[in-house]
Amino acid sequence: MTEAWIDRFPNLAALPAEDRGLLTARAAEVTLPAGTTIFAPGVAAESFLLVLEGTVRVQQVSPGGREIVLYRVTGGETCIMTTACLLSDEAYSAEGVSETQVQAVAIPKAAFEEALARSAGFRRLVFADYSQRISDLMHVVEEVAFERIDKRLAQRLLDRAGPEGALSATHQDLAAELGTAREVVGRQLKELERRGWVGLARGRIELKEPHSLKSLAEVD
Amino acid sequence: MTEAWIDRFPNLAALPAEDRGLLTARAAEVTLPAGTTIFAPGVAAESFLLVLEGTVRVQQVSPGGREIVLYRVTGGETCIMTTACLLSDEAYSAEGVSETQVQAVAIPKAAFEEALARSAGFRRLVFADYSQRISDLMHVVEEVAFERIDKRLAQRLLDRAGPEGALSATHQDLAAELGTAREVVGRQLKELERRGWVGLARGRIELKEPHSLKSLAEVD
DNA sequence: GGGTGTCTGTGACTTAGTCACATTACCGTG
DNA sequence: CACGGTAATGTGACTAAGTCACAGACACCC
Repeated sequence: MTEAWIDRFPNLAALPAEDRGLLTARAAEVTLPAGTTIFAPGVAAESFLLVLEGTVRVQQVSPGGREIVLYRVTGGETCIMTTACLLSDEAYSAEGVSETQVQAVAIPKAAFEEALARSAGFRRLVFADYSQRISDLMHVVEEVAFERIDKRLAQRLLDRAGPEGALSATHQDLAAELGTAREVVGRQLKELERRGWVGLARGRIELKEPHSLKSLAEVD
Repeated sequence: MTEAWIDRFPNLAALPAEDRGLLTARAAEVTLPAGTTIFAPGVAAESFLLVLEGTVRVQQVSPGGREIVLYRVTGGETCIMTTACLLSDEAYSAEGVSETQVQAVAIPKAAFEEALARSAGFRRLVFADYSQRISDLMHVVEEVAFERIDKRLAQRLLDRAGPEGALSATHQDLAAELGTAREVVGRQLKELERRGWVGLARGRIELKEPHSLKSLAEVD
């Protein structure tokens, strides 16, 4: 087992060699293909998971089949859903899916608890992640409860567009991001197209006037 | 300082005497009157807070003046918002208000971190609380994004009614619970009254047919 | 009993979500 | 390259929820 991964986490790289050894000795590097369901209701996690490369989408699915994205875990972050399962017996209703190929490090429960006991840096890492996720969730609540759908859509388009100013996503994909219905996204996009702010093609959206979208996303 | 409070937390009461001493020696018992703002955006917390008696309402306030209740902290629980402020530098947009008189124990940051390092039981307590709150927040997201307002209102009426089957709350109060507008609550209540399920008076709601409300709250 | 603030009621309107389809683009296979 | 099949998108009619601008109604305190 190489120790290279530990250097990506400033909080961990700075640990005493002994603590670093504890983590690296018992961690297993894993690679997951895109589209893997990493956790889901009813499936208990047995390892602490730390993402190195790629992104994991964490979403909630309603009985009626609608979905909403809660947050994404990217390189350098830990997956607190699995952590939470490890540390208490909360049964979550969210699921995690890899959006890209994901490289991660899995630390078995016993090693995780030991590291938590011995290393202040490791505790900081874990707590910082919990805090980040709580912040993310509160942001979702705020958006869903108080913001208009056109504003939220504009924001997502900007967030998810690549450097060339376009994104590949179906209306259904975007509806699942926002927790709304496909038809609603379709109509909103059509309105944006009518204004000339976006170009629409099957499965692809081109942002033609990013500023206009940005100012829509930022209205009070 | 009496040590009586520590016995309310099974995870803590079972600790070695040394660790118990660490907590009790440096903790301060505080009493807050109802209606106190315990934390708010821009006000950094400087102590870890553990509620003994009473309830703290944690809510989010929108720029437009609308509110939504995220969760409540009751006896035996810790306030993770202050914890999170202590452990990382996340600036939250939520605020906490005591709904009743609240008795709590405040543990200074240094003692908190020491306890976290030394006591597995204390870590369990803190993590269990984080997990509980994440679960609460996900539940709020689910409700706001996917559930009908009549169902959510019925559920709140049942949750907040006293043993005599009534509650004191204005339409505005209930709207702030649910993150909706007063008029919406008013119209929904009117419809429930028309069906004979509730009785309405100024600032007070009597539940006349709790089963009917319950079945409304439980529809799929 | 009059005044004042809070609480509640109401109608007209906009926005969002639902439902039931119709249409269109893409992709492989024959 | 025509043919189907599937996934993606379009559409209209409807219901639900939220907004706005008020108008009353009640409670309480001089």
